Formats: sequence, structure tokens, C-alpha cells
Amino acid sequence: MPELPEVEVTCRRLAPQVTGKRIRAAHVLRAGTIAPQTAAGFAQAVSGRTIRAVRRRGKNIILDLSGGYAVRIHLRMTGELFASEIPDITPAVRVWFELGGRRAIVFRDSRALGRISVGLARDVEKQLDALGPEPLSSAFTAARFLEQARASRMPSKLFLMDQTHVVGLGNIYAAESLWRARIDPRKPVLRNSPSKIAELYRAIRDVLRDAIKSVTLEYKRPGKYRETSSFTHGVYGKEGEGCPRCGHRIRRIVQGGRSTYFCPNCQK
DNA sequence: CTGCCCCTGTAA
DNA sequence: TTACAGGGGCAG
Repeated sequence: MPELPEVEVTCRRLAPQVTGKRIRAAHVLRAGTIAPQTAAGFAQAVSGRTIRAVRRRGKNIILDLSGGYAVRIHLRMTGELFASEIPDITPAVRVWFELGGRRAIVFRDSRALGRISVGLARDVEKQLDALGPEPLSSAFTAARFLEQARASRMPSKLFLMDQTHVVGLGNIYAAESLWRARIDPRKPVLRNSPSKIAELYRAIRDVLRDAIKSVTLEYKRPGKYRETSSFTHGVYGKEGEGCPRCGHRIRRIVQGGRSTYFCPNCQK
């Protein structure tokens, strides 16, 4: 599920339901989900605190708590975070936060790769400062992006995904951004011309904004689950199909151990 | 850079 | 049975 657009929409939908609520208790059903502290230490640290804000930084969800604490949640591959009534404990429920009035926040994660931690807000902030700029904020400028791109020999796709040059892009939206900018994902990023990098900069922002819109619509249908959003993919998952732009067969390769889809004809 | 690991579910 | 999965940390 989660790249920046999905995490953003998760936060937007959670925030109005839990901001201002007090955490009565945290129930950790799988100890490994909490790191680096212990399950008991985590429950102890968050219990009794009030949720002041819900926000996103990259693919992380931050719950700002009273008393100068913050919870950091990373959904990884299959995590989901949502407000609900006291939940049924299905096997994928890893952690849930008991609020007042029979309300709860549930962290469900079938693969159990997601991670939750708590810390002093200033320490959490320090960790987040190590991440690159938010792509839809004013901190992410074309000039900064160009400067970073010209200094890296990484393949263009891995450059987009490593969360230090820009945050929030994962396997799908990195591939889609490159497709829109017509850049070969294997090409060392510094070998792209400045105008190509400028196109990529625009593509990243366009792709993410479009995806947030799609995911927002998707999540609005109550009770309906869908594996993918209505975001129209140009290449992702389309090995062997025709490129929507030029009709050439879309290829699948492996980079950094993960699938990359691209059009070898129009991505140069 | 590649490979391994963390985990589980689902499809080929 | 194997491959693969919208992530990321780490060792070599």
C-alpha cells in the first residue's frame, strides 16, 4: 500500500478522528513491531498521553503526544493505520491504541514488517531531519534537486527511492515519475541533462499530486477495499503490455532487488 | 554496488 | 514449490 500518497491520505483521515484524544492504553500483540524499545516500555510511555497532532514526514506517520513525546509509525509494505471501534483481533492486528469512548487506533500489518517507536519529540525530530525534503513543500526546489542529481552516479530510479534526495517515492511512483519524464531508470542520474532533471522534478510533483487525489477518492468509499488506487499507471505492473505513449512493449528488470517497469523505447 | 534479512500471503 | 510483493536496514 504505502508510498507518500497513501500515507498522506491515511494521516488526513486519521487526524480529525483522534486529535485531542487521550491514549488510555496501548496493546502490543506482536512485540517485534515495537522497536527499539520493548513492548512494555512503549505501552508505558504512551499511556495517559494526549494526541496533539497527526502528521506525515516522508512515509512516516507521526503522532505528537502531550508531555513532549512522539510516536513514529512506518507502514512498510503492508501496514495500515486507522481509527475504529474496539477492534476484533484478527491475526494481522499487531498493535492497537485504546482511546476513550470505545474508540481505538488500529495498526494492522499482515507481513509484520512495519515498525512503531516512541521517543522524546526532539529525538524523533532529529531522526526525521536525516530524511530528504518533502517533494510537495517549498523545501524541495528544482535547484536543489539538480544539484543533488549532478553529484550522484546512482541509477536514476534508485536515486529517487533512497529517501535522502527526496522523500516519499517508492517502487511505483519512482517508476511512474521516470516514465513521465522519459528517463531510463538504469541511467546514472548525473548523466541526465539539466533540462531532463527539470522534467523529472516536475514529474515527481505531478505524479504525487495526481496520486493523492486518486487515493483520496479511493479511501472515501466507505467499507470498500481495493488493492490499488485509481491512479492510472503508465508502466507499473505492465510488463509485456504496450506503452500508453508509444505502444512499445514495456519491460521489467530488477534494480536493487526490486522490479522496475519501463518503456525502453521512449525512456532514454 | 549486490545480497541478505525481516515476515506473510497470494499467484503462477 | 517458487516467485514476487507499493520498504528499508545492514553486511560484505
